[in-house]
Amino acid sequence: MCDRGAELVSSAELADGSGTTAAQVRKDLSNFGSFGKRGQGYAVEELRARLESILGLVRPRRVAVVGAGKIGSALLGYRDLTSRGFEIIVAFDIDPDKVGRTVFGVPVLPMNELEHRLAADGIEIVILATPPAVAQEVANRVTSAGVAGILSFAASKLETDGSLAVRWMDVALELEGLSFLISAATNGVEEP
Amino acid sequence: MCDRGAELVSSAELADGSGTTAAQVRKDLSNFGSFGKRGQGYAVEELRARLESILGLVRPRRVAVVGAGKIGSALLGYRDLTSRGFEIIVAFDIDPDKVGRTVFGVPVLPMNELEHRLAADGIEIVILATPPAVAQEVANRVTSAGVAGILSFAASKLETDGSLAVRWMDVALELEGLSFLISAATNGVEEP
DNA sequence: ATGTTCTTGTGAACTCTTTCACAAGCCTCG
DNA sequence: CGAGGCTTGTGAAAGAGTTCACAAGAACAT
Ligand SMILES: NC(=O)c1ccc[n+]([C@@H]2O[C@H](COP(=O)([O-])OP(=O)(O)OC[C@H]3O[C@@H](n4cnc5c(N)ncnc54)[C@H](O)[C@@H]3O)[C@@H](O)[C@H]2O)c1
Ligand SMILES: NC(=O)c1ccc[n+]([C@@H]2O[C@H](COP(=O)([O-])OP(=O)(O)OC[C@H]3O[C@@H](n4cnc5c(N)ncnc54)[C@H](O)[C@@H]3O)[C@@H](O)[C@H]2O)c1
Repeated sequence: MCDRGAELVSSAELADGSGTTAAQVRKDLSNFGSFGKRGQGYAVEELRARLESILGLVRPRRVAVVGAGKIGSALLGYRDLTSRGFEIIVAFDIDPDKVGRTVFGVPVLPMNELEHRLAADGIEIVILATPPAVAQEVANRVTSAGVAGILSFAASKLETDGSLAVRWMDVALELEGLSFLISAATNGVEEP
Repeated sequence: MCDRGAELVSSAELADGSGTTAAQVRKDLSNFGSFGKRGQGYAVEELRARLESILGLVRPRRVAVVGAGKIGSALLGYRDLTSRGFEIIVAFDIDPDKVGRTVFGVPVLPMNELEHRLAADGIEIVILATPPAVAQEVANRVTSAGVAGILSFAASKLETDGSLAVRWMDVALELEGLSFLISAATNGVEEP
């Protein structure tokens, strides 16, 4: 909307564009203050700035990827992250064939430099893209290196202290969700 | 648990392993019938079978990937999907350099064969991994081909009729969530 | 048999989220 | 300047989802 030069946007328009309702948009935003203009809507540029600050993206977040395999490499080439406020600074891998290369402009470093470089580069978020079997071990090292958040692609439970935020992305789980919806829409539940 | 040969599992154990509470597990399962054994727990093998049938995964679901780029190719090599009940049968791309090849054992076909092959191969779910700009167009074609669900990696709104289920996976959105949690844990919201 | 120990299944209570509905405020136009 | 048209912000109502707490049953030892 900023790019299109729109000045104002109503809660109804925002709701439309994001699959929710106008009341929901207003209620949600009101949790962070009241910065709309009655009779007008929200000033687009101000709203953008507010959301940026609510999300903690006033400065770009510094991100590292651990595991430069299939999914890890794909992420290293995911250009859109920059425009959403994230910079992938560095990647790590244990495979000697991968270490030392540069993938989509991002250097792949060996695991023995992990803690040192996470700290030196001021990494705030680690994207975990190793096999599930080693995810816990990597998470431990990342935690002790003082990183603030982990986004894990490994579908394994991670035991962490409360000192960092953890989220998962699980493709199979989403497919299961789709499968459930599809079943519900057609057969209903099929007896086992 | 089946592999480990466990016979029975309690709601408390299930809760433990999945980050929820025992009461929640029981309430959720009770929505689909009552198949636990009082005093004992749930029979592991029966529970597996029930969940499989609830999720509609008694038979593997047939999946196609559209867009064999960075993320699309990674998915074609995602072996764990098979064990979770999904078979990636085929991929499609518009780039002549990609069409005709086989990526991780999956053939990449040209877009002009899309509708025909989706139908011929009995594809139920399409994973959308094209640039966002063409996602809507592809979604339209996929819809009219009678596919039942779409999992989109493109962070663009898709307009679809109610005939299919749609889900999104948005890496940047998850990172934004992490960033918010991190901010909340440290500064609080920073003024814009 | 009976008592003990366990764990499910589930109403009822509680908490959290969403929707409703309208006063308050801003802008434009006559 | 006041009326009319919009849209926000927000209490209150309605609706969902979660947790509590306990009766009902199952196994097993005595
Ligand atoms: N491929 C996909 O599309 C996909 C999709 C979703 C999730 N996942 C998950 O993401 C993870 C990675 O999957 P992938 O398909 O990219 O696998 P992959 O084998 O291609 O990549 C894994 C990478 O991790 C590296 N690695 C192994 N042990 C390591 C260690 N101890 N420390 C650091 N690096 C180590 C390997 O050298 C390899 O480069 C898995 O947990 C997988 O389940 C994959
Ligand atoms: N790279 C990542 O890690 C990543 C992560 C999450 C989401 N995404 C999203 O996934 C999508 C793909 O990203 P990518 O990084 O793989 O890009 P990419 O450019 O590597 O791949 C896109 C592929 O789509 C093909 N394509 C283009 N137009 C097409 C059309 N009309 N029909 C069929 N195929 C077409 C291209 O030939 C290319 O192979 C984008 O929407 C991106 O935002 C990417």
